[in-house]
Amino acid sequence: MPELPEAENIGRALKRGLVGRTIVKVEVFTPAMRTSLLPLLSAGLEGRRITDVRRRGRYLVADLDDGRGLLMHFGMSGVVRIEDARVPRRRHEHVFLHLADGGIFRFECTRRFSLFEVVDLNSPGRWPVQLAGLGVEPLTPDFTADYLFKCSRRRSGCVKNFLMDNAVVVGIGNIYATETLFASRIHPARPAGDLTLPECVVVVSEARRILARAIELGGTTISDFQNVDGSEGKFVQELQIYGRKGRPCPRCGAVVECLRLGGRSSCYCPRCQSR
DNA sequence: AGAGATACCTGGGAGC
DNA sequence: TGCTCCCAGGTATCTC
Repeated sequence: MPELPEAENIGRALKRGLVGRTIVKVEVFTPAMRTSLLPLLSAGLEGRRITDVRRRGRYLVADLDDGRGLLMHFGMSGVVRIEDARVPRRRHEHVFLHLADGGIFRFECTRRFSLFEVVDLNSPGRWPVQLAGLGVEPLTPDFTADYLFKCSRRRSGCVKNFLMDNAVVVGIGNIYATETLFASRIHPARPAGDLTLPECVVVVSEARRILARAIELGGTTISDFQNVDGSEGKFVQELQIYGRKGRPCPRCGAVVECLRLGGRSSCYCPRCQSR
């Protein structure tokens, strides 16, 4: 389930594997995922060279040499691979971009929540309009305690959903929001507007530490996620609280509880995460 | 405006 | 064994 660390790892691998290569043929096997895939067929991608791969939140953009880009989002089960043409198509592979030297860039998504489309970028380095409205990147200096504190004022919704709000800060999904709040000793159901500035200092610092460590370990694999080389994310071994309902808290030994917030399960320690 | 609910989708697991 | 139901989850869209 790609959140920021997973998207970052995929992006780095695609940058190594795709930049400089030229698309020679496009195949689409499924009409639509989140949006229709059919425009890829008539977009004139043949002959276009990939000049860069960039990440913004959970999105990746592969820049093309004509001012357009391929916008990708992995939903919760998106996987990309660059493989030899002899490997047979897997059941949920929806798009093949054949490359000039014989490889194929393949886009797979079991649950079809992914996005893969051609977008206009106008000038190099710009982000497509589809990404306007995204909040700050959590690993840049823009993500400060002051910023988080200001954004959270007069917000009555719970702090966990607030951290997962992409208009505030991008790339933090259920796993990393859960882990960040455990590390910060903050109860996930607390109203965001109740956070103090010192608590925001802790949240920012823990979110950064956890995301950076997860990137280092190749992300978190729960069920579907794999990196471009097929490897699994090893941060799963360092998860402290996510998915540990009914087991002892690794910090104090109390039984981990789980509640539903915004329709998502949220594990927390009832003893060391204060309300 | 913000927040909650719902739909989208498939596979895996639980329960009967 | 086979059926039904629920759950996982990012995002868009709807409603209140």
